Amino acid sequence: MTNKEIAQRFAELADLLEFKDENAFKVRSYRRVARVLEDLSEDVAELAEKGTLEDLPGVGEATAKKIAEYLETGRIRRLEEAREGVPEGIAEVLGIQGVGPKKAAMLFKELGIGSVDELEEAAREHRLRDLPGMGEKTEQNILRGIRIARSGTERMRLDVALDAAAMVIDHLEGKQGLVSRITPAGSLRRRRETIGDVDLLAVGDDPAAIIDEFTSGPYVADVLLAGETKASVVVEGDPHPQVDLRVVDADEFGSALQYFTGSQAHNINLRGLAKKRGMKISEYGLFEGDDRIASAEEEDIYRALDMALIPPELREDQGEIEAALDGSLPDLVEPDDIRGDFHVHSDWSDGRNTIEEIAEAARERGLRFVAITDHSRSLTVANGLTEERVREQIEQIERVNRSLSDLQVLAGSEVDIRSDGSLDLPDDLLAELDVVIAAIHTGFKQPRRQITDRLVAAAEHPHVDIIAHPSGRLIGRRDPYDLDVPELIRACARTGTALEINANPERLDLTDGYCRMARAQGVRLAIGSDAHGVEALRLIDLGVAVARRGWLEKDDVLNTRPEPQLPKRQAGEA
DNA sequence: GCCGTTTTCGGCCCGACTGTTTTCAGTCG
Repeated sequence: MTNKEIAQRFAELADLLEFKDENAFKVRSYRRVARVLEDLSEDVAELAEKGTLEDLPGVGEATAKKIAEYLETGRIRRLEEAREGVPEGIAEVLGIQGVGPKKAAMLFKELGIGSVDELEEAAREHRLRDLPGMGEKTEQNILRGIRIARSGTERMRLDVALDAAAMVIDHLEGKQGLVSRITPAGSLRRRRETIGDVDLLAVGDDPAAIIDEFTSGPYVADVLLAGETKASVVVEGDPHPQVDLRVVDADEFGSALQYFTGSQAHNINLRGLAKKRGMKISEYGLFEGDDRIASAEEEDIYRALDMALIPPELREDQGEIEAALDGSLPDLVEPDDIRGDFHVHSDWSDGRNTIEEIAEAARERGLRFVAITDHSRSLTVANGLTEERVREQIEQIERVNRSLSDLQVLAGSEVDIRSDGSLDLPDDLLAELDVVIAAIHTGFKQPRRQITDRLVAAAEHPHVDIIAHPSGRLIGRRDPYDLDVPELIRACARTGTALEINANPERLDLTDGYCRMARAQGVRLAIGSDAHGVEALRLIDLGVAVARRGWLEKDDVLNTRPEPQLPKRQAGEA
């Protein structure tokens, strides 16, 4: 958790200095450090110990010193100085749409406003409109910003965003000749684990007609704005996804897509690179002087900068531009590479389908193997299997396999790791199974040392092939366990245990950053749909998206083999 | 505060929109 703690300190420092109108580039520099630390998949304390902090992008001598200071003393003096004379609620105020550092500073100086409550009161009493540069509209906008902030504009899950996008795209593509191209952009295209709003980009001869059709579709719950080339609607659903559509000219599609895909940090880096070469990038193209030298296709932009097209999932300013420049971008795993699913529940525990139905659905999806991994006995709420029932299930799976030629059903278990670190089924039975995935379902609140030991013990167990949903988080509902993930990754590297990428959109666990860390240590990843019904088998693509965001190649992902080649079992057989 | 195949000093992405202005500052993505 230290990485995040320090990231928060630097983000706060950036806010404070911005509020105090210090050098904007210094502010940006702190903000970059915060983001780098936030996304960092290595333990910052370890880097400090090794003396390699300054190897991190955006971290120089001054920042490294501040990080070391925090690690030693739990404080950063510069931050404490910056807090002086600033009201505590200022971060909240800065979070209101339409209020930036300049306005916040003036509001505090002129009216003593240091919290959102005070801001709201002042706006209601029309005390803002008399300030320089502010008027009635500004007052209304600020009140609206406060309403939006209070309504908790929660981000939506990836699957919800994908469904909303598909619905709109289907509708517009269904109208003959209306759109010649339409595609998701933004964080959805980058496949972030949660999405703020869905961005779509379209090309067509009649932009007004596209906007018109878009804003009058059957899915529309509310139209937020509708201009000539841009519109925003709220779509039916829970939560209500917001969908933004922009229509651009065909010859600017590539540069527009590049721009609207982001991330902002990626674009800043890329534009800086172009600038150094005497070029300029905007959403209208890549320019050299007044000459537009690339714009129609995204690939043209990257090629003109001497690099390969960077896959959207990598565009987070995590070294992808540097990798593209020296030709070392990973050859990312793709959905079509997937040959098997390591994590499926049947009606023997809490799943909805029979083993036969799962086998049939997996075959239809073109898989070569599917693992039935029902819960074990102590998970009674999920009708966990006793030893006896596991043995019966193994026999049943053998019978099913005899009737199949092009698909292998694996007898498995999602065995519970008990609170003392022991497993919920006896070793001799685990040895009989084709695949054992181990997971924690109780004792989430245990202290860091205990929960880490539990998972490390499972990784060290000779019959455990995969650790399932390693962090235990449920997006938007439950924080991850207080687990030392790097230590678990080291244990997996040592023992040849794979880590799961659980593709359930509420989990997406292991997370992308840790996938990258696991890969660096030679740990293999196993994607599991965790399907409790055959319709959920398709969600494995979300696991592939996480893998791609984690820079994983085909070889890093066990699902890409036509046979389930589990490292531990391979070592045992050799 | 960071950073360097034009720089160890002098830069640091780019454009649109809004609301307030009468030429532009602030905010946003």
